Amino acid sequence: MTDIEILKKALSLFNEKGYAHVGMRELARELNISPGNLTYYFKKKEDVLVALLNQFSIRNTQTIESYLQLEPSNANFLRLMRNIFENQFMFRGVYVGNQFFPVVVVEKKVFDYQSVVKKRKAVYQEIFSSLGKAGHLQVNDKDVSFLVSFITLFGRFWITEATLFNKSPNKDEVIEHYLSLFARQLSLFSTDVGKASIKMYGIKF
Amino acid sequence: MTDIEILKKALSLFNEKGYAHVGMRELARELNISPGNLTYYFKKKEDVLVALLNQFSIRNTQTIESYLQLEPSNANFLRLMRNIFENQFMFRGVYVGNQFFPVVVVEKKVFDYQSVVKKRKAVYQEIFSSLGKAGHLQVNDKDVSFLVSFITLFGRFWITEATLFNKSPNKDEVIEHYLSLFARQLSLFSTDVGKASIKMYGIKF
DNA sequence: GTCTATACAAGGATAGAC
DNA sequence: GTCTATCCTTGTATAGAC
Repeated sequence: MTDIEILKKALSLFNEKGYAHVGMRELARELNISPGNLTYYFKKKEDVLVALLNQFSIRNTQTIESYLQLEPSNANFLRLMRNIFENQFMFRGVYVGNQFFPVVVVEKKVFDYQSVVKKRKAVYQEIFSSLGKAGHLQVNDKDVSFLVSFITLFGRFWITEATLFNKSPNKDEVIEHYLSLFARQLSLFSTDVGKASIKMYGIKF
Repeated sequence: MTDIEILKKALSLFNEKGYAHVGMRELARELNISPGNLTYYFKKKEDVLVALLNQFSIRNTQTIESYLQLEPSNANFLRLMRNIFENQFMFRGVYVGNQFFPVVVVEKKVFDYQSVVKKRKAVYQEIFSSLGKAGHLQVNDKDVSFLVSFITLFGRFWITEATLFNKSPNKDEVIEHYLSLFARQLSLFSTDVGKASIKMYGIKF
């Protein structure tokens, strides 16, 4: 038995039933090991959660960094958002409805949610500014700050809304839906070049 | 002991510590009654939640209905949103992070979340259309649909974001912050009359 | 009708044998 | 590294006093 196998099975169960509705005994049973053995790998259920959150966070960081290598354009930016949305969908079981993890985890300093949010906000601010300089967006400082606030909330909770409304949402459908909402918001601040770039990416809204 | 007293104390504790972190024994202790006596009034913890959700839903319905008596204007609409935001803040303990309540409760048909959302969406659609007819917004059908999607997600999760980021947010501060974000979004679709109305309401963004 | 005491089940967590 | 046994907390149900 390895940590990886356990996390894989755990994420699968969390996605299916929700974090709160999967017990350590059930997880152990699904892995054909004893509950005691499971706690040899992960002392607490919360440790499983934190490990998955770290996987998720690493994926997102990589996704963003590979975007930053590209030319800033609305099309590339929408590609980035789609990749991030796919990550979120993949980890929805640990992402949705865990109102407690930032609290618990922050207190124990395992996963500092507030500082993660601050870093992400700084990155998005840079991204929107660059899109402005590249002539894809027409934005002043206040617009950028607004777009950052928008993407922070929207990008954090679209999957929660989708899961609230439909326990087992269809991946491509929901991503298409929320990405098109995002594209429309982006178009409100886009130049003609930026609008053409959105059109080129090929999303309907 | 009355239901009202119990719900009041329960909401206070939920707001302070979060629904999941308040036990029935703790609630009983705070009320100076025995745990068994508490279950005389509310058989299950979930029943407490549903009762509070109903209180919350009734308040929101009343708030919206009193808005619908007024002249449609951006200023009145922002007033409505502030009132709704205040309701949400008041009930944040049952509202934030209960990813499960729509599922559990829908299955038992006590509180049909999906149909509540559908009704609210229809109401918002009507409100935005009226603001268009009143000359405060410049919107076509797609814009209205977009604004409805926006307000559904934004209006549902701003308080969750605020609570995630700060366990005990300052009421006036967070409401001001999120209302100003909303006002900015509204202004993107506003006519000059509509912009003047937002300005008259006196929110900075 | 109102309340207390108590028991039970489920789940997280731990100790220690092998 | 894996297991069994056990503890503790918490939601829940019930018997019965007044």
